[in-house]
Amino acid sequence: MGSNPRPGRRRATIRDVAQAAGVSIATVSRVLNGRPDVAADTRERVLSAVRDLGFSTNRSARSLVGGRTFLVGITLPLVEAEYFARILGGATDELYDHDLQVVLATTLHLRDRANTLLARLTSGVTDGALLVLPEESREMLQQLAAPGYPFVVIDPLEPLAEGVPSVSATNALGGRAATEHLLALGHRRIGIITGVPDWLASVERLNGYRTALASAGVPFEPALVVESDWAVEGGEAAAAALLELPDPPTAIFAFNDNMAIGAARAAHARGLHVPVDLSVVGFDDSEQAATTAPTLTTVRQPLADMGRMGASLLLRLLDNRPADAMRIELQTRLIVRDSTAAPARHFTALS
Amino acid sequence: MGSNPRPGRRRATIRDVAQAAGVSIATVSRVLNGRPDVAADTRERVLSAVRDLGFSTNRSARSLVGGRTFLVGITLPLVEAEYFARILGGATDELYDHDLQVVLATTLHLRDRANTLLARLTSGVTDGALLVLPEESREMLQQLAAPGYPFVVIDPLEPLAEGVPSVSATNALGGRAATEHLLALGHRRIGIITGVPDWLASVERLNGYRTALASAGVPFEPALVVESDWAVEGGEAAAAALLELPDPPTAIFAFNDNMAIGAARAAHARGLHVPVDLSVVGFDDSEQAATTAPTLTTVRQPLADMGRMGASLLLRLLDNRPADAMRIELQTRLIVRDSTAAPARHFTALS
DNA sequence: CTGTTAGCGCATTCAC
DNA sequence: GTGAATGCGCTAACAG
Repeated sequence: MGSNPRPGRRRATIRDVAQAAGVSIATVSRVLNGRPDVAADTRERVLSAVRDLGFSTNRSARSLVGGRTFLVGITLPLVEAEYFARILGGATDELYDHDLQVVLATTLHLRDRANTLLARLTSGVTDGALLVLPEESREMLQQLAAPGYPFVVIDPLEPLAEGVPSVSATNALGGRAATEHLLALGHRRIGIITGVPDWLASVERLNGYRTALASAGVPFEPALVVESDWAVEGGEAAAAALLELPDPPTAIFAFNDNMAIGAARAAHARGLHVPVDLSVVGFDDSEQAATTAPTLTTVRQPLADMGRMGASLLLRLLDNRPADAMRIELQTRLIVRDSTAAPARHFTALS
Repeated sequence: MGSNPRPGRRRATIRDVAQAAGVSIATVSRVLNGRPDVAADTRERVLSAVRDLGFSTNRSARSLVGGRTFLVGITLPLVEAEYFARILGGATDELYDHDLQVVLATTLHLRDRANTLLARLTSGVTDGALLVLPEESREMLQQLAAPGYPFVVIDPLEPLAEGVPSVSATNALGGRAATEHLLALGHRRIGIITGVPDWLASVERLNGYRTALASAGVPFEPALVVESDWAVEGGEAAAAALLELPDPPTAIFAFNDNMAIGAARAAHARGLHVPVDLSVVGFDDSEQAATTAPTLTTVRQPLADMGRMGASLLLRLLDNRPADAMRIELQTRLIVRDSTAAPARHFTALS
C-alpha cells in the first residue's frame, strides 16, 4: 500500500495510526490509554502501527482535553547549593516514579522573578507545584491556593497560613539536640551562629538552643548569638567575633555546616585546636561535613526525603486524595563526629 | 452589571474575556499576542477584562495550535553534584530570559532511565532539549535528531556524530596548562589521577598532559597514571598508590577538584606537606577549591557558561536560525593558588 | 467490542 | 479594526 509515510516529516498523529491499522481513532485512543475493552488482535494491529510510525501521543492535545499536563513545577532559590539540590533530587526522583515531569524554576531569591515564575507555572503549564523556601508572602500563597491550584511548601520561610500543606524538618529538636550534646560534654558557654535570622528554620533552631539551655539551667546570653549568612566566610567572621569576646565560648553551634566549617577555620587561624580548644557543631550534614578535617559533628537533615515527601504530598493533592497530615516534619538526627569534645581548659572570665 | 464570574471557580477562558469585554475571541487573541491592529480603547477594555477575571492563556491550547510548548528539556545524570548543578543553573538562567521553561530530567547514570526520559521529552512535551553528558549511544542520538528534534549536547561523553551541536570546554588545553604549570615549577615526575577513563573529557585532559610532557622532553610514564572515579575518597586512594611508588611523583594532577582534595589528604596522612613536599593541581574550580586548605591550584571550567551557551545554541535551533558554530569549546583557565610550588627535595629512587 | 460525534481553548485565515 | 468560522490532536460520551 506504500504506507510508508514520508519518513521524518510531520509527526504522526492518532489519525495516521488509525488509518494504518484500519480502525477508528477512538479505538487507537483506547489502546493508547490501556483500556480493557479492545479485542486482542485489534490492539496488536494498533500497537504495531504505532511502532511503524514512531507515533507518540501529543501531550498538548491530551492536556487540553484532559485538563492535566502531567507536569509539576518546583520553585527554589537556586540549584547550585547542595542544600537545595538535594531537595530537588529527592523530589524529582519521586515524581519520576509517578510519570510526572518536573518544570524547574529558580528564583535566585528575587521576589519579582519568583512571582513571574509562579505566574508562568500556574497558567496551565503545570498541574501543581512544590515551593521550596518560597519568598512569597502568606497572602500571595493564599491567593495562589484560592483558585484551587495545588501546591506544597517545602521548608517554609515563614509560618504558613492554616491549611497550606508543608514539609519541613524538626529544626527545634535539632537545635536542641546539638545544644544538649555540647552541654553534656560539659560546655557552658556555647556561642551560636544563626543563619538569616527571620527564616523560620533559624528561629526554630534558636528556640531549640534556648530550650536546651533552660533545661540545663544555663542562662541565655545574647552576646553569644551572632547572625550570619549561611556561607563559609560569614561563619568564619562570626566565629572570629565570638572568639574575640572577653569571655569567649568553648563551643560554637553554627546553623549550617558551611558556617561551622568557617568557624573551625577561624579557630585554626587563631591557633586554637578543634575540638580540644573549641568544639564546633553544624547543621545539615552536608557532604563536606563528613570529609572536612576534623570531621564535623552536625545535625542531619533528611533533605532528599523532604523533597520526596513533598512530592508525594503533592501527588495526593493532585489525585484529590485528602492528605491526612498536611503539615509534615521530618526527623533531624545528631551525627557525632570529631569536631566536638569536652572543654579542655576552662576560660575563666576576665572580669 | 454583576459581572463578577463565580469567584474562584473554573479558570477563565478567552471566551469569558471576550464576553466581558464585549468583543470577539479573535480580538482578545490579538491583544493577548500584542498584535498592532487593535484600536486602543478596545485593547484597554480587553486588558481590563483580563485583569478582572484573572485570566491567563491556557498553554496546552496554545501549544496545540501553535506547535510549540515553550518548554525545553534538560537531561543530566544528577543535580546533587556541583558540576552538573552549575551547568543546570546557567542553562536555566538563560532560558528564563527567553521565556522558556525547563523540564528537568535526571538519569542517575541509568541507561534505561535516560531512554525513558528522552522518550517522554520528545513526545511533544518539549520543543527541544539540552543533553548533559548523555550516556546514549551515538546511534541513539542520531535517531533522535532524525525526526528533527532539536537538541544540544553539553559535555559529550564520547565523540559526537558529525552535525550534532555541542558545547564543551577546552579540556586538552586545560590538561596541558596544568601540566605545563607543574613543569615550569621544576617538577619532572608528575602523577595524574584520571576520572572515568572512557569519558571524552578524561581522554582529552590526558592528551593535554602528554602533549605538555612531550614538549618539555619529559618521557611519559604509564606508572604515573592512575584511574579513579571523581570522588574525594577515590582520589585519596589513587594518590596513596602513587605515593607508594618506588620513585613517587613530586606533583599530582587530578582530573577534578574532589580527587585533588583527596590527593592532598593522602599526602597529609603520610606526613607530607602540600605544596612543599607535594604539589597538587585539580580541575573544575569548584567552590571548595578556593576554600580548602591549602587553597587549590586548578583549571577553571566555565560550567555556568557552558549551560548558558548550550541554551542559546538551542534557542537558535528552535528559531531555525542556523547556528554558525555548532561545536563550541569554551575556554578553560589555570587558576594558581597555594597547592603548587617548586619541588623542595628530590626524592631519590630507593633502588 | 468498535465507530461517530462533540468539544477542550486558542490562533488564524478570511470576510466585512 | 473586527467578527465568524475552521482546525490543532486528542478523549469521552454516546450509539450501535
